[in-house]
Amino acid sequence: MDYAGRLTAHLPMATRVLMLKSDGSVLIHSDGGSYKPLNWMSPPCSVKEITSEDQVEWVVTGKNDDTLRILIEEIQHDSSHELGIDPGLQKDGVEKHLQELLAEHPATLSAGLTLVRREFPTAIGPVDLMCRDAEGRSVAVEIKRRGDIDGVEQLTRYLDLLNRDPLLTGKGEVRGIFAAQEIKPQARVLATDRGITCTVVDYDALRGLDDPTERLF
Amino acid sequence: MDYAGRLTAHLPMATRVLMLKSDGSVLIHSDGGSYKPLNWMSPPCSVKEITSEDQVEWVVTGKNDDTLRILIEEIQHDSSHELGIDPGLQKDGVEKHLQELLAEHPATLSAGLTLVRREFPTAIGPVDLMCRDAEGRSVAVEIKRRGDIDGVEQLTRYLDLLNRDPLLTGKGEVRGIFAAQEIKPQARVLATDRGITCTVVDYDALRGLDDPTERLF
DNA sequence: CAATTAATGTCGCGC
DNA sequence: GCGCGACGTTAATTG
Repeated sequence: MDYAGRLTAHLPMATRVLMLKSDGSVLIHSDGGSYKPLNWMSPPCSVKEITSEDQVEWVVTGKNDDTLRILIEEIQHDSSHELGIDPGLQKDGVEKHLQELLAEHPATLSAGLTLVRREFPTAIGPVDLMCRDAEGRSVAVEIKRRGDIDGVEQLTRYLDLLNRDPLLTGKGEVRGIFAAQEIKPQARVLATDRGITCTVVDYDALRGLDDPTERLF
Repeated sequence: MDYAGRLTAHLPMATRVLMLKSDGSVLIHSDGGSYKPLNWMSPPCSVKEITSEDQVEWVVTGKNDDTLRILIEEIQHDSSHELGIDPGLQKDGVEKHLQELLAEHPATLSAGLTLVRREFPTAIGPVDLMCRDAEGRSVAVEIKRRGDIDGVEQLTRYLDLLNRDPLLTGKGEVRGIFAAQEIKPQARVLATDRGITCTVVDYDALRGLDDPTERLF
């Protein structure tokens, strides 16, 4: 196989699995690795088959002059199937859902915390949750599935900006809470250094706070 | 199919392609989309088959209690093949290669520029290229395939550090060059604001500077 | 349509 | 083995 597009790549002749989808896209899998093929062509693209004496060649052309040439010396097995339209995947549990759950139960982050609004708008982007604590101080919450340094930097930028707003700082400086299902040690150190509270969120426990009869799974 | 791990996901019953690799990993593909399966389990993992009256169930267990349950109502086709060890993919044209080419031809970045060394070590990581200009000033080059804000931040951190080293600043402040095949507008604004020069690199032209007889493709 | 951001990212290198 | 950054990232969301 030879690929030319964003990069140039070559695969020596070997036994592999070729998958050809109905949109013309092609996947070349080896027996291992992960779900990522060794090489591929994404749709939209078209496949042209060139048959010569003792071999078959596929020339796959994608957008932007991407080309994939596959030489087939031997076919161990060939099978074709009609799959029909796929109903699609239902996902649950990413950052958005975590945000919804925490918006419903802000007190799990810190006792006495109440929600002011979700996606609180600022000039440099929305703050995930804007809350108020028992003393009336504003609290900005940044939610991540995985808490690493980038998230702390992001929250810090928000806090810098928010603390210039007299409407928010009336009862004292705006506090920050960094909430994630997992917080990396480096992120925790940086956050602590900046006076930001780190909270590890237990997703299953949060879901348990909702009415179980409303859950699909 | 039901998946429970980092997130929870469900796939309704439909006709799909299941691929089972020798390391136990499982891929569930629909007839379209891209190379990414609808769902999967990455190695290391193990598959257990449970056969009942009128259906087959696969229970795939991965690391961290990830589980994938697949109910199979009907098998339209089943085929197994030994692929053997794969020779692997040969790549060409990513950042590493771009760095090699620019290291050979630093003057294409800025007239009179000469290379001091590649991967110049600092306490916070290596600078892609450390150069010197015609006036003897040090020039730090950060190379990206796609230039966005992160890259400018990275180069800024390097420059802050390098400018504290008297050995480098003897002939004046260390300059920065941000080189990429494509530079995002935001990145260009930020770089300019910080006195960093932006250079769009023409990969094909750079390759042309090398002896064509040395090229494999 | 371009730009921004999350991802069950995956992959590879260096410490 | 962990941490960090690139990736033909891909994919979803938003302006």
